[in-house]
Amino acid sequence: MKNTIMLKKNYEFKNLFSKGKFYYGDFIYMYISKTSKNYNKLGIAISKKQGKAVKRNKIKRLIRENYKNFENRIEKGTNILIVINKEKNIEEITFKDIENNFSNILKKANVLVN
RNA sequence: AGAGUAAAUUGGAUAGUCGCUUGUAAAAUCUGAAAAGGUUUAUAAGAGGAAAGUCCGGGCUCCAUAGAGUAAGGAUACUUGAUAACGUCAAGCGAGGGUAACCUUAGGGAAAGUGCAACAGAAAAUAACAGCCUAUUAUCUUUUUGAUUAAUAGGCUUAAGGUGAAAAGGUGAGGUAAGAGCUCACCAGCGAUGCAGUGAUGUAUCGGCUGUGUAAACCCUAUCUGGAGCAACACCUUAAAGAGAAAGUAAAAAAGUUACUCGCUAUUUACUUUCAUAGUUCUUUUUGAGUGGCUUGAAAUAUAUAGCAAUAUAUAUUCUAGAUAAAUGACUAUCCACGACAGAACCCGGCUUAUAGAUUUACUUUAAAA
RNA sequence: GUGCCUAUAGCUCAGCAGGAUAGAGCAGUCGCCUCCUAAGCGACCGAUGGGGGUUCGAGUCCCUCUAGGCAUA
Repeated sequence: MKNTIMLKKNYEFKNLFSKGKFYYGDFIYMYISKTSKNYNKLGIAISKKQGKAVKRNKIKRLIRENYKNFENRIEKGTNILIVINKEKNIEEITFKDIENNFSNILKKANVLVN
């Protein structure tokens, strides 16, 4: 298992927001785009208004943990940007909610490999 | 047992599987000339009492200054002490609150000066208006005494003016033509002297008899104060863009200056424009990438000594996060009080704000019993 | 992360060396005008971000919290 590669630069985020395809679940929104590169990238965005630092950190951890489980099954060269639904209360989100959302969205997007 | 006050400690635990960050080690392996780096394995460590707010103080770095000071601006303000420093802390003083344990307190100066005090009220501070008393004159009544009103002269000022947050020390008694600290008693305030205390201050005696409030209004006095901040700053690399200089190649013509104008000749210098404004070297600026800064420190723990305490000194032991879209999570099982507020970002000392509960120590008060 | 600024009716703004019962425009409600609506005229409604302090008195002065916004590689 390699480490997860994160999206870092501001322009990468902007590219995904403008050019990526948009999918939505109950708790998570996703922007997905494909590149010709050998590896996948992950980005997470939570606004400051949704909670203080502890809560936001916890959501990031949950998402990263989920991503690890799915990473092998995702096609190479996809960039994923995850945004949290602003209307939901952060404290109510659990690990399993995110897991369900993840699998549903990835199936819709046809990114999974058998 | 109830109610309460102060101080301190703690801030879920255990086991298993998978996973994250950093350090160390070297068995293996890959890249490389090497240095070094990557992968894997083993092992050690891995968020807080507030990490938060950014309200103060310092270290550190750069800029400015030969060095020091003054002014302006800003901050602080009872006393003594602690500290690297502070607007912090400790012990006290004064004032206020509480039955009490105890708590709160930006608390210098208003007789250095200026300003302000709306509305109401005669007046918001030398005073005036209004008023009280005495004498004389005039008028009325009357035998006179006397009474009333008006004018003039003199005495008086909180007694009457009931408005205001505040009315010129307060309450009571005496005193007077009328009044007034004019006098007396008690209370409050001011000053001087003695005593106690390092001091703030307390207390006793005496004195004169007070001169409103506001300085978190300007101001005065005393003390402190250069500015910016780790996205500071340093190093390195080369990718992009810009500027300048030098040397060299090539070409062209014009203008200006040497008092002024015109013409000619010669010399020198500088500037501008154009042509292919192309390439080379050097310097420099901005942007981008990377590394350092980065954790051994006014450090922590224990003991002893000094001190009421804050704190200081000595000895011994320990090394205890260092990330960079940012490391502590997920699942399973057991237990209980069923887990509050909340996530390091250069580092320390405080303050302020948020916080489920649990534990310990000292003390006050109420009720009952002995 | 660091350094700063702002907060007044539903919206946009006034207001200050402390004296207020806090004002203006648009919006809203009611009435008049009109056959009806708009426009016009008249009246009404409605606010100092929260909590302390100084002061006789605070929108204004001081402290603290909250919520917005700006600059900076």
